[in-house]
Amino acid sequence: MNAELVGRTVAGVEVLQPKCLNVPPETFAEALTGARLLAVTNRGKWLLVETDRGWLLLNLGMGGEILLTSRAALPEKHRLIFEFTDGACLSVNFWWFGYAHYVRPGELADHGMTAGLGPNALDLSADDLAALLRGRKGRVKALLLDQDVMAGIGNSYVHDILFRARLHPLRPAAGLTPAEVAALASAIQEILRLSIAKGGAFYEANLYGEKGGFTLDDILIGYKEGQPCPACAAPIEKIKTGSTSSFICPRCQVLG
DNA sequence: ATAAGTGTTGCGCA
DNA sequence: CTGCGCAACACTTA
Repeated sequence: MNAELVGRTVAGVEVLQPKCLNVPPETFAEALTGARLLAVTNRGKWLLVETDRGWLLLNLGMGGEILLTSRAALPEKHRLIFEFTDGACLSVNFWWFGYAHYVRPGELADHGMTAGLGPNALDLSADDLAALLRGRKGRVKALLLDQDVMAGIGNSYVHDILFRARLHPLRPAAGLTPAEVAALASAIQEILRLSIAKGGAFYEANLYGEKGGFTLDDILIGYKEGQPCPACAAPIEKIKTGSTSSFICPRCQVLG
């Protein structure tokens, strides 16, 4: 997005799904029409697009696509479209829940959904993670998924992260040994960076519509109920952990 | 054909 | 702090 979008100027905005906005659609469109894109960064799952007219904050929620195409090649389904002055179009679509928020210049700290986000999980060293978990109540999976603790880990990756670290998702975080915290820090890096290196998950696409190369073959135990654990061959189990499911190896990841 | 189940997130509530 | 329900759907299975 930095390579392609920075320097472009928005000529028009079409909002097909106002419910994903934080302001009325007219306000959103008026604020960003004429905006010149300055930089794109991310904080966890949020994309922060800085413009000279304020911020465009995108969160794809439970999946979605951001595509850069010509107007003629736009997909049928989309939530919003930005047309640039050079004729290129940026289509934003969500599969299920997502946000496109506008924040006025200088007011990013007032945006509740991003202001409280923790550091990017990918930036955490083992020492950082230890410091982050020190004194925390709650279970290790809940903390990994809590974007205010650390940002960027979702349910689809957390299964393999915990398996790699040989931790049961319901382990109290406060009880982890230094070695377990170090293993967890390594696992976060390993799993997330593998997917990034392969261009992301197979069910997602990049700016050009190219599918990611991180497939089920790359996943160790997630979504593989009944299949043998790659480490010990015990059948993988699917368990309920609060409102989400978890996949675990019952032999490698023991609760206590 | 139709219906039900499932899930990649985040918020608010009890 | 936890579980639960809910909210913009698409896809698979029954």
